[in-house]
Amino acid sequence: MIVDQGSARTTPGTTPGATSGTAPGAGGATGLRERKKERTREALVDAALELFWRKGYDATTIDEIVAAVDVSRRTFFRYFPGKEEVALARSSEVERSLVAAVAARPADEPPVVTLRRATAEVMDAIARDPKLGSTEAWLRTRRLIEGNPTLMAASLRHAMETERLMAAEIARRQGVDPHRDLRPAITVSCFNAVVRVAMDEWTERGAYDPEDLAVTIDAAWSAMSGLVDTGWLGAGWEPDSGR
Amino acid sequence: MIVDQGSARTTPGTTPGATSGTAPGAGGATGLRERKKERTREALVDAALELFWRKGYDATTIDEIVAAVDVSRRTFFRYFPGKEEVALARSSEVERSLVAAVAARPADEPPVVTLRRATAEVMDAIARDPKLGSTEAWLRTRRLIEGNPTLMAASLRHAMETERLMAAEIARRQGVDPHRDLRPAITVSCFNAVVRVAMDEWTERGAYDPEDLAVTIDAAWSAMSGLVDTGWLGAGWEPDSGR
DNA sequence: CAGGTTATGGCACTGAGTGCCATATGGCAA
DNA sequence: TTGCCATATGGCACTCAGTGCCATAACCTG
Repeated sequence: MIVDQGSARTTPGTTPGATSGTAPGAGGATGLRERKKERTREALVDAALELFWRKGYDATTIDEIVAAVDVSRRTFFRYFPGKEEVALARSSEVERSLVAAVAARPADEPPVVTLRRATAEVMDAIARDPKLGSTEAWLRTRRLIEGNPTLMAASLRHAMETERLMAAEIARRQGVDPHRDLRPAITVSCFNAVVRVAMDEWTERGAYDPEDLAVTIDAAWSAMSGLVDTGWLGAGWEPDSGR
Repeated sequence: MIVDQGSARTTPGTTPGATSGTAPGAGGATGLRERKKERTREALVDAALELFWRKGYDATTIDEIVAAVDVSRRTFFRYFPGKEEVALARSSEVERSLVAAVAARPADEPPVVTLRRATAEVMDAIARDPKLGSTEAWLRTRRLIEGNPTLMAASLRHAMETERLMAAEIARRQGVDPHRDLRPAITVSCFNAVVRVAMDEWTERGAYDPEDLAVTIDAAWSAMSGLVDTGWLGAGWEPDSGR
């Protein structure tokens, strides 16, 4: 077992050892053993992403990934249930942050305000917190995911899972039974649908400016509200009235 | 090569030969060779679904599927790109119908009306047209998909693809550039998000009545509009005011 | 019935993912 | 420090999905 004990052999940038970011986050893990595991995990993700970006997802084998980190093939599968998960690791972390951000907002806040603020907070965190990776890394990962059907599918499933959690949280705050009242699920699903549309367009456009993304999302959301206001009818559909 | 030349060995119901349904649809395929291929394909789907329902998706191997139809393993992969696709074959057909239904609606109809009507039409077709399978088969397939992460992921990706097509169609009718104007994508995504929420609840509830599904979808959509009307704020969130 | 086209079958191979057991390593108590 | 237990790792061997390649069978055309 080598796993790069602090030397600079894994990936340029993002030294695995420096887990001491700003937010205490969820990790904590003060055990000695725990930290080692955390480092291995990070090294695997770094190596995998590096290879995916360079050679493409399909062309990269797990053997190559574990070779880069000097870990056995078997060990890889003890850290990740599959090849997809290592590619989506960063994404998953963002999603966890999102759920946490929603839960952390004041409980008396209206649902949609909560969703918008939480989303903005997390996007901000991505741009600042080096632990989540820069906005550039985020964009590259998005492209990687969107360019591969398998990853795209897995990503959508994760998003669905996240939506469930967020809906549950919204339901809890509103004092509503999520199985009998569909409003939390509807609100969250629609909100995320809009965010996804905005993000797709943003990714495609490639203007990787976090500020621009926030603007795009807000614009998309306004467009959506506007559409509903007109009863989703013909009115308001003149070619250049929106966006 | 056996593939059940018209005898009753594949699956009770849905006689493969009778392609003469109501709608001329897309198939047509009058060649002799073509019909044979169509039959093999259908036989594969039938056998696969039968096995999936009985033993579960993961526990079913492709070898078992091809053995049931008496076709070589290699041939299977000439009909379907993978194991997932055969499980989602019926679903895909429904999605194609949906896109077709949207395109077939009068062009001067407001977008959301088009979406609602098209959806209702297709759900109706599922309930009536034996070629698409009964509502019961549809429900069983939904359960199969939702019960398996891999299938769920693939299903969501397909849904996304369908959304793209529908958005493109809506944009075309509205005389709008879908790359510059996000409204078509937003409308379609939100609509489908609501439908998905309603359908999830319907599937979970297990009251497999197509009428009930239509009602659930309408209710969900109304709830959504209602939420927007209140500005998605606290008002209108009293526990029992909706659904 | 001859000729080309196309579908099929039969390998052999790669790569993902898993179960099992032996072994190494970190943590902990005496 | 030493010894012990828990756990992390490595190393098979195996199943199964998916693909490339080529020979052969089925079809269809003239």
